[in-house]
Amino acid sequence: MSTSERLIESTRELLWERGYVGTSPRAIQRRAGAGQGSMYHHFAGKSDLALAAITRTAEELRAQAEARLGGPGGAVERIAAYLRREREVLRGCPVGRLTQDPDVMADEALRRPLEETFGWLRERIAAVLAEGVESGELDRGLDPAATASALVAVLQGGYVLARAAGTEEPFAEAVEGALGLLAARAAPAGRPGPGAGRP
Amino acid sequence: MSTSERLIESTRELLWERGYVGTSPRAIQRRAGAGQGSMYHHFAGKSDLALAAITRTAEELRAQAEARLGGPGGAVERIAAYLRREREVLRGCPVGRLTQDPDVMADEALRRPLEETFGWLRERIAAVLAEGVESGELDRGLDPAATASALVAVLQGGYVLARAAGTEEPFAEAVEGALGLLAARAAPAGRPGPGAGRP
DNA sequence: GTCTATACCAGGATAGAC
DNA sequence: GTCTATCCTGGTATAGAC
Repeated sequence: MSTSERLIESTRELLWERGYVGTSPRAIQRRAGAGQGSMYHHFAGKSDLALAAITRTAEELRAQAEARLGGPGGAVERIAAYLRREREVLRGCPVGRLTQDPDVMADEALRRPLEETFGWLRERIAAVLAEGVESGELDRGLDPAATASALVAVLQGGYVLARAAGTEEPFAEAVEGALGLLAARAAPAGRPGPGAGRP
Repeated sequence: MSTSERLIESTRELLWERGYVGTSPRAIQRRAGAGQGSMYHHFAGKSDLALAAITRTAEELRAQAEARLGGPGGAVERIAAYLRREREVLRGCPVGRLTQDPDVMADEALRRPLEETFGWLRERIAAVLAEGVESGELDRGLDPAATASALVAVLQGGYVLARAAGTEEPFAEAVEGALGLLAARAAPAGRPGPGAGRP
């Protein structure tokens, strides 16, 4: 792996573990096994490096979400697959956690990837829900956009509760609670399948 | 206000704005209008002061929650009142945000108030929901504990989404999405009121 | 109780040699 | 490309005078 690569990967790890304010150029260099001059040769400084790291992490999150949400199965099934997907819960969300960082929020360039990631995710889940309503799998009264935001929030908040508790349990419980509420909005079985809505 | 008081209040503000790693004793002193020696006279150091600040903030959160959850009205009504209560959304949750702080998580004494706060809150909401089920206001199939965790997670995650977006809108949307799902679990109207369950 | 002095190390970055 | 030297500021704390 190139030095530049190692610097980016080290930064990704440190941002996840300690956030932006908690991560120093020194620590990045040590972890990457790179010298001072090396880092400043490849990157303009801490924030430049952070931008590269955050962008990559955001892309990864998006790809992982799309793998489940764009997979096979009904709407509820795909959403459940995404919510229940294996996660390192106690480490928190590598994208969401940056939201708490004052220096990230203050830098337009660093905040933008966060905005785009969650904007995309909320819309993507809303689309899956809308599809479920359309096909008759879900109740017509369900609001796709609002429900999608609630589901994404459950994940992000689940991390918070888990870290506060020191165990993964609250995360799993919150996810199951949300899926329980969602399942109750499934339209009565044996009813209109795709394209079979009543006239 | 005494110097000690001002130090605690300044620390509360800074922890909320910048987190623990982002808050220096210097900054606290400046904001409190206190000198170096003054701070170390009243408190053993940064973490000692933070403990006082966090404890107070946690107590406040709890009192504010209890004011709504222990108020008048049905279960869903009280929960809606709590979720919709006026908040400074873009500032985030002063307790939840500390969950992202590596130095807080690493210090047992600092993490405990977070654990207790969210543990209490989840239980308190679960109790309200259980009451709703008991009285027939809510569907018997609803899991109070899981649903409560989901609702608390929606709040915590709502802050994350709002900060990422740079507007309060996603928070409000997530809350309404969650309340929409919950409302659909209300047992059919005109049915058993308190103590009037079927035999 | 509060102030100033002092200490020491880390943060973040630049300069110039190799 | 990478290394070392250097810079200046701030973080966190102690010591001792007032």
